[in-house]
Amino acid sequence: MDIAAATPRRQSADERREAVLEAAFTAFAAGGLHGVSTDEIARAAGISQPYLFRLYRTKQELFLAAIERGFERTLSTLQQSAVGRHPDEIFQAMGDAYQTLLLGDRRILLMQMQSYAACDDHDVRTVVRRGYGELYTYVERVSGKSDDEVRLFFAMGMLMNVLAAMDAGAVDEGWAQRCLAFCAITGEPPRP
Amino acid sequence: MDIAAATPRRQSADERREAVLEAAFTAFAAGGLHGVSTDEIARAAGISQPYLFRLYRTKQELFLAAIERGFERTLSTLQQSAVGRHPDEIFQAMGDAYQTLLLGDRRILLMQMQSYAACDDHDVRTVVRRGYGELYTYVERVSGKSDDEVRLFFAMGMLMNVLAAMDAGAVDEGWAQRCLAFCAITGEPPRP
DNA sequence: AGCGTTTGTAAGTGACTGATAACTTCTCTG
DNA sequence: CAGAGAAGTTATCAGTCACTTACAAACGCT
Repeated sequence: MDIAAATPRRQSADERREAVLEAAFTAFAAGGLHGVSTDEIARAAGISQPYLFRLYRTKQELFLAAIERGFERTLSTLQQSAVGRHPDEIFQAMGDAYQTLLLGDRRILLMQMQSYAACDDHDVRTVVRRGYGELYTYVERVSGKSDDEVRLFFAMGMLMNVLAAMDAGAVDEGWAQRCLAFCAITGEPPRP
Repeated sequence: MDIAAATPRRQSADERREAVLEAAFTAFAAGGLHGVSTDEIARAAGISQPYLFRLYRTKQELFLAAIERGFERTLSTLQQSAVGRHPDEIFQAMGDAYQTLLLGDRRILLMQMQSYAACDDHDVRTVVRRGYGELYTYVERVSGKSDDEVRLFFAMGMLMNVLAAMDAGAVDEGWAQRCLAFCAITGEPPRP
């Protein structure tokens, strides 16, 4: 293996696609579909703007891929937190894992918000429904909890999203502290 | 009173401002700050696009006003549902009222989603924090419920927002029906 | 009637946008 | 090594955007 091979001048289209998707995920999470230009995304991914359009046919297509990426990350986090757990612990473990995820990567919840906000678009709505449905049925199946409890789990998740979006942990008022008291979202992730 | 006075050729700036804000509320709810042009908003409000910029200095300023309008509408709905109620009923009444509001005017929840999604911007975050704080402290005060119960109230509200955004009522799958079972969001508003 | 204030618009500007066409350069294989 | 196919770019375009300038028309008041 020579030096040139260690830093190849050219990457495969799949590698570039992944780089573009990752850059798009960051950008779209902050600005939404219309708040970011394809030029910014391409630059962040280290390619020219026109080449982005060979990897993704349209900006919308890339946005949809970013939404799916967000759901995948969330689902995969829940799955990892559940492996090897006793059924009674799974629910708590998934909750903690989701909280840790939100604290570790703000893009996750911001991308979720962008997804929901863009639900006026038909294609977005389709992807969001599928992604949310997968999350929901997974939690139902693996937790074995009642309908009420699963619903509560997701309700708390949505509340955490909103509070994290407005960075409620940085709000020095009583209501914010009381609302956040149920989790350690103000500071460190939970210790098991 | 003559005919001309019934349809005056000119309106006061305040009347126009209100018309613009209402049009902006509809437009921003669907498309977000960057998903709608000032020209579309001005047209919908029945004025020329340049005149919009005399009524609101920037597009962002108009967007912030629309966010506040959303919180005002929600707060006022909760307030109206609480008047004359026995303390024990208030919580239920507010929940029903919020649900009815969501079903009656999709813009409310879409605008909320746009607000949260735009929280990457400092000014937006400031307005959102204040608006949410007012809602939260109002519910705390008037309901007299425990921290846990108030938190649960808002968590359920956020879940309803998300489900309404993706129009989960139209999803013909088990998970959606189970998640929606707790409320009549699939159909008519609740009957007391 | 006269005049200052307010309401309103037509025209325009420079910057930016998503997307395309045409072209070059690298790399792998027979 | 030839050349086909993949990776990647430069140049460009037609349209859109937020926002400004300059001007016109209606109104209210004395």
